[in-house]
Amino acid sequence: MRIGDLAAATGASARSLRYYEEQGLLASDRGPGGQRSYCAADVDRVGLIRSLLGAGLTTATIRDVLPCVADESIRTPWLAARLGAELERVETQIADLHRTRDILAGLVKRYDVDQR
Amino acid sequence: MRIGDLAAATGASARSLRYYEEQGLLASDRGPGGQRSYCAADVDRVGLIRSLLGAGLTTATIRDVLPCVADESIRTPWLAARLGAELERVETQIADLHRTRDILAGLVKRYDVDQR
DNA sequence: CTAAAACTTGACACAGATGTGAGGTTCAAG
DNA sequence: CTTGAACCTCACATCTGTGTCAAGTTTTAG
Repeated sequence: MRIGDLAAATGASARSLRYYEEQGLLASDRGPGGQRSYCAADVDRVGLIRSLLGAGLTTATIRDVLPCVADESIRTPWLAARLGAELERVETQIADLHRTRDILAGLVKRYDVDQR
Repeated sequence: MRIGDLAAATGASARSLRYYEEQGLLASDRGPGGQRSYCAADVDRVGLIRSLLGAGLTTATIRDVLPCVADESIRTPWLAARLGAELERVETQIADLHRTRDILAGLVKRYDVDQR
């Protein structure tokens, strides 16, 4: 699987995939000509990376957190704390978003009512 | 209420408050010496601005959406569509975050179990 | 073998909210 | 009146993921 295939399979641009590699989030084998080669599992990995990025984790954080998916032995107390902290951050963010959603929904609803 | 007071009351930096004003999100009276003066209601307004920013709305969008809180007559079909679009975006974001949260929570939980 | 498509590295650009510093003015307290 | 804190404007810096362009190499199809 070459970079273009992985890009097509995941929705990430080739540029982003190279960036993930540069940041240590994604590994690739190199063919004889130096071109990147990926395995099928990397599709899921990229999906996970994008999920976490979308949740506001930074590449540095993801780099710290991702290995424990692949290699269970890497999990240390430090990593557990890190995961916990990120989880808490995401939950706070969800709560904030719910509040914002209610604000927006209230506005939309009020508008609809006025239209009748 | 001067800018420092509003900053303290809202958690936003004075820099941010000036930026909000520059972007047309926040108004201020100016004293004789040119210094900004805010009313109590601005505390809530800044809170709302920060909520919306936190939800990923851009200042330009907030500028379009905010007036309908203050002035109900400004609500137009265009604005309704805008609000609806943002609402949808936020709901999608919430769904994505839930997925991510579950991923993180799963990792944390697995770690906890292993520790016992 | 050849041309086109896909890939490589490297560098620069952007967006958006905020930080930061300079240099100057105003306010509040002694 | 003086001094220090708070404020003013203006401008440049920062961070992070991604877009994009350039110049060159590899792969693939005909």
